[in-house]
Amino acid sequence: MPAKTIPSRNSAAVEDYLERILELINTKGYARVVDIATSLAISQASVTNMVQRLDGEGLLQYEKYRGLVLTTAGETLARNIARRHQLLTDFLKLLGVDDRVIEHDVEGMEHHISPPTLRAIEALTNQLKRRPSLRARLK
Amino acid sequence: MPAKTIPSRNSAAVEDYLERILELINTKGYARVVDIATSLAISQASVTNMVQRLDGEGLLQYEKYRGLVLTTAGETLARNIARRHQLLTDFLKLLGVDDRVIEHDVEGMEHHISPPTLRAIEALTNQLKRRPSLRARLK
DNA sequence: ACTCGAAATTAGCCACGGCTAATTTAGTTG
DNA sequence: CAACTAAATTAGCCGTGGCTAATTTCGAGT
Ligand SMILES: [Mn+2]
Ligand SMILES: [Mn+2]
Ligand SMILES: [Mn+2]
Ligand SMILES: [Mn+2]
Repeated sequence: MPAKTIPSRNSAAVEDYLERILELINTKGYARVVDIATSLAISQASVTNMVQRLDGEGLLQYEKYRGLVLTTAGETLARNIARRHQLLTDFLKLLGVDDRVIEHDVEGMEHHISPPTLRAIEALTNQLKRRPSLRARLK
Repeated sequence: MPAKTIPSRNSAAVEDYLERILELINTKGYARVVDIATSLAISQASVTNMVQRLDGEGLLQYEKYRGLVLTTAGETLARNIARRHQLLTDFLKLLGVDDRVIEHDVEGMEHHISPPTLRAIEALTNQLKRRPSLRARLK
């Protein structure tokens, strides 16, 4: 039985990279450094650096000048953050918040939603979807 | 008319310091370096450093070895973050999230709530307070 | 096979916000 | 008023996650 790896919280930056990489793979079929950089509006150099770090952490496999694939661990984390992003977006949308504001706020909030909070907001969002009368009361 | 100062977003760290300083002043009447350090669970050295930075940014007035007071700008920011903290806490409480989880998540989320999102969650929270039937549906 | 431009990497820099260890200050106490 | 202690400060360090500039690699196209 190998020594247990330390839990070690993932940073917001790591989550943002993984989320975007998964999104690129899902839409374009692959995620190159230049695509990630453009999509996150940061420099290619910064992306190269982070991608090498994520490789070292076992969240993706990277071959220099070639390309990358998410590992199972990396994809799990990516799907997880994507889920939080989607839920918060749906929730704020139901509250009538402007799309630009939603995008901005969700990008920050998504990194601080633990599973119980996720479930609670999820339940509330589902109720809200079924109660247009209540939604109307919020404007 | 003087040149407009750059908006320059306040960091989560700055907001946490200001929030805690205001809280200490409200409860103890003053906020010493040692109190802030204990309360935020960081070293006194780190607090000294930040307090001097906040002084330089005009958010508080600090006299070495003496003490500090929030400026009007600093107190405004402190009240603002405190308000976001309180609202999120009330909101998640209504959803039945565990207190420990609330404390943890709110401490992170509060820094990413812009005014429109604040208002939307506020409206929703008020509706929730008046509709125990809906609240019951969430458990 | 060579050349050329885009993509990627490296090197070196920076601000932020933490830390420990060593030192200084101020207030209390004998 | 001297000594002691708690509080505060300074000095020096570190990891994270950005940046630019310079260099290297790759893949087309001729
Ligand atoms: Mn994000
Ligand atoms: Mn996101
Ligand atoms: Mn906080
Ligand atoms: Mn707070």
